[in-house]
Amino acid sequence: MSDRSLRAKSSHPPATGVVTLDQVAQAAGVSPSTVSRILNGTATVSDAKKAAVEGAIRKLKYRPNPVARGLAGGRTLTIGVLTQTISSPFYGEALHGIEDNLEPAGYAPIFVSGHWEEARERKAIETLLSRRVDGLIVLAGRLANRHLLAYANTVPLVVVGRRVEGPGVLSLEFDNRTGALLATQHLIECGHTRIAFIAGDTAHQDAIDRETGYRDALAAAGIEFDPALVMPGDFTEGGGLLAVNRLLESRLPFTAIFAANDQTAIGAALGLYRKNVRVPDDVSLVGFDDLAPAKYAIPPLTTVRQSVYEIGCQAAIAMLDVLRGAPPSVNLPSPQLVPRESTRRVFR
Amino acid sequence: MSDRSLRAKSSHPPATGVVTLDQVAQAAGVSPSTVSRILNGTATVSDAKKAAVEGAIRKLKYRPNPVARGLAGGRTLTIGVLTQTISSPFYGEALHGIEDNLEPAGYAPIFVSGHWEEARERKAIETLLSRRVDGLIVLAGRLANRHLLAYANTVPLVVVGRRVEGPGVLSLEFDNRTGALLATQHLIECGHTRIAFIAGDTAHQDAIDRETGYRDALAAAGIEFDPALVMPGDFTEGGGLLAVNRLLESRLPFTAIFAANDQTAIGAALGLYRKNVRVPDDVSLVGFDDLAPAKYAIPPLTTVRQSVYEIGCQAAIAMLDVLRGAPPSVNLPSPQLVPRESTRRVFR
DNA sequence: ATAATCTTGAAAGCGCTTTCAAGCGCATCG
DNA sequence: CGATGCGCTTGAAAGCGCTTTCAAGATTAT
Repeated sequence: MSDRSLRAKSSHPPATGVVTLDQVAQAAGVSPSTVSRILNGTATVSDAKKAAVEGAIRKLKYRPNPVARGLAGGRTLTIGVLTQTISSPFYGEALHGIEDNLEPAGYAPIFVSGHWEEARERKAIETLLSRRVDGLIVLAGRLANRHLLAYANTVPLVVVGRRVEGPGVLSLEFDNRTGALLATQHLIECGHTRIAFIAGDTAHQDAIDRETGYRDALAAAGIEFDPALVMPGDFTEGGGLLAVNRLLESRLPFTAIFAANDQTAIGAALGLYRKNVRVPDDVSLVGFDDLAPAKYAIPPLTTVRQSVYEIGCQAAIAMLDVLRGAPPSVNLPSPQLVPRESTRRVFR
Repeated sequence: MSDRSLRAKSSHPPATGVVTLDQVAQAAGVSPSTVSRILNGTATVSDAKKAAVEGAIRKLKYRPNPVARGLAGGRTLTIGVLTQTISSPFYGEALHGIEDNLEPAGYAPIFVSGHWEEARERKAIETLLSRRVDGLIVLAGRLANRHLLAYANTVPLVVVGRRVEGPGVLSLEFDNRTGALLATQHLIECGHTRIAFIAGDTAHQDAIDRETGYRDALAAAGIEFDPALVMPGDFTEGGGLLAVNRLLESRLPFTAIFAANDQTAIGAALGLYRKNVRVPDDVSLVGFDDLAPAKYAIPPLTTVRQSVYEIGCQAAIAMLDVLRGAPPSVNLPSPQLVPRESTRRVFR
């Protein structure tokens, strides 16, 4: 780190891009304004100058400085993304989708985590806003809708995984009910009638919707809903493990389990394994989300896929549309059953 | 999105912070320079003015605009992080650690993915640099050292998971050899002598070091190294699955497998399960990394833990040290064996 | 009283966008 | 046919919010 100091000196060559818009203008024999106009397509410029400028840009390898742009124009080419737990596989996929779509458009995402705490989410958004992000993508969270709406007044907002309605907000929801319906139907088609459900954290609408799908499927098949077969869970493996233990201890008969998400299902699988209950021989098991580990679970987990990656893509695309002033086109994939080896037809 | 347009108008109230440094200065009855000095601790200021300014800041809820700071001072309070696959659980943890430590210091990370392609890594770093990040954290990758060193000339650089030596670079390495040694020793202590190894992608130094640890442990125990027991892999579940199939087909006797990482081990576990080979009854299995899924694998996977989260923390802390001009203190946790249920003593 | 040291404000940018108005070519009109 | 006007391209200049010289005034030391 020794020679770092000498960098601060020598006012001219900026640390990085070195080349500035002014230099491009000079090289092309036009005014800075013209270069800016070409860069932004803000006004028509004669073909001759346009060519000259573009040539100069290429020759000098000029790259506009987003920081300066941000200050001057108010646009930073930065999208703030509020995620809850950056390391969770679930959010990871969404972030991946967001990044993949923002990057080619010249936007960079900046991520902050809210950790499912309203206060931290608020603070995180403030940080993002103070950095003058051009748009905000919020992945779920606990922040009250009215706050979200207030932010939407300041900056385009795309909310993922929650329903928020209002001017300036676009929300992309997962179709949790349908997904859960699919999962439960699959079990029913396999001949199961005693189907347990391990719920998610009921503080999340997702959890509630998934339970609704489960109940709707039962109802549609004329299977009586047994509240004793519904175990609380919290969307984690530990929760799944616990729930399955309780289920087993209850001695209630059941031949299948639908878990509110893959993590829960994986925890449940471990619980069953510990008690020597075989999947799928003794009990069929279905998860939800189709996260990476599901595919290599033992046995590979039947689950419902609603590509989180894809949703991330859609969120980014919608954001770009909005920023471009175009009507956002949202095209959510519908949930699909992914049959694997954790479910099978009943024989009894 | 209808009423978005009206925002662009009304030049005065900036979209966000609203309050500017000038306003604070005015409210406190001092010059902007003074406020700036207090904010940055750039010079001594009389207590009276300091108090006045701090009061004004609180009253007005002033939050400095990082964009403007970036332009004027060259500091953006932003750290660029080059990761390879943002959605991978491995990197996810590191990012989490980075974020957790940067945030309280007022820095925000901005992430880009290199996808293990030199060209994309280069482009990603250029993007980061053009955004005038104050520092760069690079997580592994394929970018040649000399390029990395060149970047280190421009901006403080912390490299994680690779050895890069030179001025302005700090590299944090995993102790892969020791970790692998631990894993293999554990197997040997359990009485195994026919221990297969499923390698990682040998384009990564990590993979090579882990194999070295494996061989060193065998040698130390006086067990002859059998190259036929080493199967190529690629750090993915699919690779582990394939490798185990080949191993089984080879009909070579073995009673344990050490996989180059958890993902490989989990793939291997599935392969064994498919062939009705029981873990740990027939074959003991050890992974490496102790990623979240290892704990809930069936059976829970014995593995080597070298907290990636912790490494992320260390990288961020080191970066902050460097930025602060302090000598970076790196304090890497040493790898530890995490015994779980996928290994057991041999009985034969 | 004079020099040396501090505190403080004025002013000049950082690199870019965006009015504002000038300059130009052309069509229209008396 | 020359004057009037319109629309278009273009450059000058004023910031965006902040940092940082520079130098002047206020203090303290000698």
